[in-house]
Amino acid sequence: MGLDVSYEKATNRVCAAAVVIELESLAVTDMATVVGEVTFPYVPGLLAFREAPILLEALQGLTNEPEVLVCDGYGIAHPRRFGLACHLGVLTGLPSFGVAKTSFVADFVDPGPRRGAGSPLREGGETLGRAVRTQDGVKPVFVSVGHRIGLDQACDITLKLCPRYRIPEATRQADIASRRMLRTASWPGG
DNA sequence: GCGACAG
DNA sequence: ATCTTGTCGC
Repeated sequence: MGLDVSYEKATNRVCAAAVVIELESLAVTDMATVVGEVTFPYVPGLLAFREAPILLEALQGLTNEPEVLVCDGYGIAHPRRFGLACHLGVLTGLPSFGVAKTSFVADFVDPGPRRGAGSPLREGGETLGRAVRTQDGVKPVFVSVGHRIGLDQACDITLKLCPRYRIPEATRQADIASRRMLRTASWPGG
């Protein structure tokens, strides 16, 4: 399942979406959104304090508990080795990992140019995750484990969720859902 | 001190 | 994150 948050700067409102995707068919089987207000500023390294609370609220709205959380951001590839995906995993007890669009804590050599290629995300002597090419010729995404899951499996799931786009279908659908909800929520009478 | 900096 | 049209490419 994928989680994402969208913001509306003008109104200080925020919308979190939780979308459950069936891994085999990539069909959306459940979804929940929550609209709220910004309560914490964006500070690199402290994203969880800004997004985790409302994301947990969105998770409460689901009919069934998902099997694994795909988060928009880092797991352990984080300055303190505890990014958003770690917070959400521990707080829910569910397996989780993060898929970020950029990297700022680790070094990596560019993976091969084709879909499926990957290279370790490292800092010092430790491997914190993997840069994964999810589509031919597009920039890689940065996968790191959050809770109760291994890096190989996290990357496996990531690739299965990317048959066509760079961003995993789970977080991509959550992004679409949260944006749409923010729009319709500001529409007169909704 | 300087630059970089998930979303 | 968000502000934003057309445009290049498969």
